[in-house]
Amino acid sequence: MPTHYKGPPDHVLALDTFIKLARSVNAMQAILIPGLQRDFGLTESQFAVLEALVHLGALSQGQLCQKILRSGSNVTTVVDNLERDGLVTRQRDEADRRVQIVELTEKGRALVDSAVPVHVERVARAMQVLSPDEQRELGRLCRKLGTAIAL
Amino acid sequence: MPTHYKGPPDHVLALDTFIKLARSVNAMQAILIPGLQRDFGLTESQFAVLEALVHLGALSQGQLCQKILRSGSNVTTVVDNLERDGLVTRQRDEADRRVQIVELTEKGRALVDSAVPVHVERVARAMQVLSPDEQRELGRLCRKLGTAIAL
DNA sequence: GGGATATATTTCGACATCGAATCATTCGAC
DNA sequence: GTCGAATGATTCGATGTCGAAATATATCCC
Repeated sequence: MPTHYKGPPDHVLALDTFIKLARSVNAMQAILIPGLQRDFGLTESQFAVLEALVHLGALSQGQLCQKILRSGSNVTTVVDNLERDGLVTRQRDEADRRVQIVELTEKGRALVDSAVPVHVERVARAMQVLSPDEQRELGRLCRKLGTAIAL
Repeated sequence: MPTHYKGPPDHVLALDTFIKLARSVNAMQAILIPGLQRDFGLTESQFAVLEALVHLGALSQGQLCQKILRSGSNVTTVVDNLERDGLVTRQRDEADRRVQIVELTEKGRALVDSAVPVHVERVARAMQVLSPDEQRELGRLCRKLGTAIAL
């Protein structure tokens, strides 16, 4: 029994479900995040930024905020570290000089290109404990939950 | 389509499912964590420690590590801040003087007792977008995933 | 066109988080 | 009984994370 909480049955069920949900993500990340760090020297946030840049091309920091769901001040910090490590560059947008455009370097692109397949492989291996149908059902329920909350 | 990744269909499905899973937890926490901070001045980790102490009584820091799934050095930091705020006390275990026993103060107990029902209410409200059967199915899938990974 | 307002980013202070190194204490082997 | 290994906690340095305040630039309204 994950939950010790005493209360209405629907509250107990909701809490119990949420705890299992959070733990499953924790367990996945406990494998994935140290893997990125160990094999590629990347934190989760750094990887998220690089991956967004691969898929979408150069982005402003504001657009990166939207993509990785973090605060503006956080994106500044993460991009600082990526820039220091030579994985991205910053360029002032000439059209709007408030904006910083973040772009992958060759080194950054090469690193993320090598990291993505390994990372996806690990995700797939962990997910294999669920059948494809179970994965689809899990995805459906999570999507329903996630999108309904964002109101 | 959450996933842009090109690869074997089972990898795409796994990645897609994992993204939805992680996003749903993110969305929940985006409501719950600022709520704890705003209404009770507690971070997520502080709340987790206090809750463990309510359910299980006084614990050593090592036992707290197990419960909240964080590193030892992190528990030291979180307990430092709880102690500074007068919510817990530390006592050396007389039987094994390496061990620090962490115990709720009256103030700490009162705070967590007031916070838990509000927190659970928020969890239940967010979870309500899923029927009880859907919640049970989500819990089952997450449990299967989470326990299988922890190998 | 100049001043008020809005937006993008940075800075700052606080907390979380980890791993590695360190310290104190206990335990085990001899 | 003592020395070395193991264990619990702390310290340290790096990174992430937030919100609030500051800064720079752009835009809007008159």
